[in-house]
Amino acid sequence: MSRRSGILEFAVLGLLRESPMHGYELRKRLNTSLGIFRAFSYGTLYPCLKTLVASGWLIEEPAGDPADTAPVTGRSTASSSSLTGRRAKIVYRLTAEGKEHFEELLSHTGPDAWEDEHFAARFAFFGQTERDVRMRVLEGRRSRLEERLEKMRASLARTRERLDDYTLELQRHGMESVEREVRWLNELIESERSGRDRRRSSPEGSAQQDTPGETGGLPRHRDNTPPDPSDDTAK
Amino acid sequence: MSRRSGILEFAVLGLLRESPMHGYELRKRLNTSLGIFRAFSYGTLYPCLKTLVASGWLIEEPAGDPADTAPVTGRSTASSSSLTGRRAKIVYRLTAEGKEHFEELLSHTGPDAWEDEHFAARFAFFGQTERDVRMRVLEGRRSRLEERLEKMRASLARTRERLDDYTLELQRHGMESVEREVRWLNELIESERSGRDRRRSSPEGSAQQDTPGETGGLPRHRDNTPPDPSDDTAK
DNA sequence: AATTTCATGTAATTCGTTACATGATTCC
DNA sequence: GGAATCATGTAACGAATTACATGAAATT
Repeated sequence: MSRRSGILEFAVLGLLRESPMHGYELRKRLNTSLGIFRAFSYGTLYPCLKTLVASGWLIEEPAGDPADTAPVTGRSTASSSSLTGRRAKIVYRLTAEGKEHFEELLSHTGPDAWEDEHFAARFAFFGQTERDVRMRVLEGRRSRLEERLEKMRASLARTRERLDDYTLELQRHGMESVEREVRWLNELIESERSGRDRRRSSPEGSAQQDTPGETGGLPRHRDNTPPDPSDDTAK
Repeated sequence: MSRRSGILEFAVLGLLRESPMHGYELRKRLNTSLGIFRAFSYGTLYPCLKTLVASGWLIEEPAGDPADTAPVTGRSTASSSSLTGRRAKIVYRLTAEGKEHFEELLSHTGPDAWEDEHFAARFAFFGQTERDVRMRVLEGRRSRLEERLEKMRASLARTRERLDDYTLELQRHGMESVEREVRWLNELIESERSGRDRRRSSPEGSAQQDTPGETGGLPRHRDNTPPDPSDDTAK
């Protein structure tokens, strides 16, 4: 019964904290906006939503009314009054308990939080995370990666002679990737240390752009934006 | 029943092709030597081995100390001298059919072969792969990644304004990782195209061509698979 | 003698997908 | 009016893990 996915649950709560949504949209956000998350299927998402409702963290609201979303062009559907109403587009909204629970998840840094996908999920909601927690997560992740590097180096030293060039190259590239992420984390940690606190954005996201003063905030990287209004998600 | 993991099966076959092993050691090789593979647990590995045996691709041989061929039920005397009784350490050996099957898997480039873990597994056995297949895999992987990049760019362009700095940074780092892998693939492809494989950080210059007749650029492929043991004790 | 490491397995559980159903709305 | 997309769900299956159980060999 309990489809407690951990990361899915966390991500859903986090997204709904920003604004209520229905399942279909939620899934798109999971796939595209958060970029990192692998595509969860409906078979995963909907049951998960149900358990979250059962836990009291979400409530379902019927929302057939297109008042909230853009009523694009004329030619409207005939009758607005719906006795046999439109099929309920269920919008999920975070309850107070849900909010509290999410808050708790945010501040809880278990040893799971350093793993690949877990870490990405945590990071994606850093905007709503306290600074000291952010620090713990970043440093935890870093030492997790350093452990991994240690093992890779040891293994490489042990087996170097017996492996063919391709296997060696694969390991080399893998190690370089990890090293690269460590450097990235170093930058982030440094940036957290020297920068001033980054706000916990309210659910109504006030996208206040930080001053490019360079004494705080995230490290600035080059920005490549091709104007490309392409169609969206994978299938 | 059919614990057909795909990548686990492939990796097991590939490792056993190099030399027979028992499960415990196999698992270690899976985790450390191949570096990339995530750690499969015994609960996954042993059942998998059984299905491979049932398929006729592997045979189990009792092994232990050289002289001893005692069956599993043996476990007698265990007395003084060098006559033994190790608990049946089951060594798995590739059958001729298994070899054939692995060969087939190697040359079969389905659209699965471009995915992350699948690709890593394929690459790990490039030493035993024909050059044109290597090319297909590398190029397939590259275009897979380029697709992914396209989507990320598009998604980023669409949502840039609404995302906070951390989410943006996460996406940026993710994209850079993908771009980096594309560059890596470009190098590899170039290297394949121009014949000999020469990459940095490989202490062995090691240009030795031991594949007769074809595909000039094969890195050293050591084939220490013993000749077919003509035994019909296979299950 | 006791502990660790090697070695093999099984049962229950977790996490997630595919394929299947259904229906409403919008685009052409 | 037909296709595509939006929208919600369920049942069956798949892949892999964890926890459990066992036992032999090497190390201390």
